[in-house]
Amino acid sequence: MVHNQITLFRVERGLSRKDLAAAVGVNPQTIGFLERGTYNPSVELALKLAAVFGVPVDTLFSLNGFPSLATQIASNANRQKEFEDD
Amino acid sequence: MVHNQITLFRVERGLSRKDLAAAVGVNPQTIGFLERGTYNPSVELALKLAAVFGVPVDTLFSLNGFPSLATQIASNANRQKEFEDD
DNA sequence: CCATTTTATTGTGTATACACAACAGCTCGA
DNA sequence: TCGAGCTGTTGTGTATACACAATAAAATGG
Repeated sequence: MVHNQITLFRVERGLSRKDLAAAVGVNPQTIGFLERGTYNPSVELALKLAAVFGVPVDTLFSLNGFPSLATQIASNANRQKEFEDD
Repeated sequence: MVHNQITLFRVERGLSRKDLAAAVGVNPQTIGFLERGTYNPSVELALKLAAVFGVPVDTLFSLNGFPSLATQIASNANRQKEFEDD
């Protein structure tokens, strides 16, 4: 079983399923099936979705599930200083 | 069309297709089809393959193809100092 | 309150990702 | 030289990821 955070990223961007579907070239229902975990998408579709949100595929999809948003954000905050080198 | 570097990572690890297939739970022929680009794998299989090699999915699969190994390694060398913070 | 949008579900059809089997060519070590 | 392992291909079968249509429920905004 593969978990994903599509709904999270889509809602944060203020996109409807129809919007996201258009952005990656699939039907709106397909997005629904993906978000509910009914479909295990192709890596091509996964790459397109990740590209829309500007994140790596591994940020959108995971084999083991994702920790809470709070945990994800907090743990990432510990790496903030690395970005300051850019 | 989705490009991948499966052959590159597999050969570098000294794995046969049979070995890699066993590691991710598919048939050896499936690995062959993936390496030749005949199959567009599921994101679940992509995640398993990436996990075997210890790299992100985006390192193994790409929508736009990969630059030469020389380019990949050289451009990564420019980021070496970021790792020294760990 | 009504109208529009968004979402959920169900159905049908098609393309393809897989499994599995078979075989042929290649490489390499004994 | 032979045999074993790796690879490439071809074929058949099945499950499922998609497209598309229809409908209904829910949410949202006027």
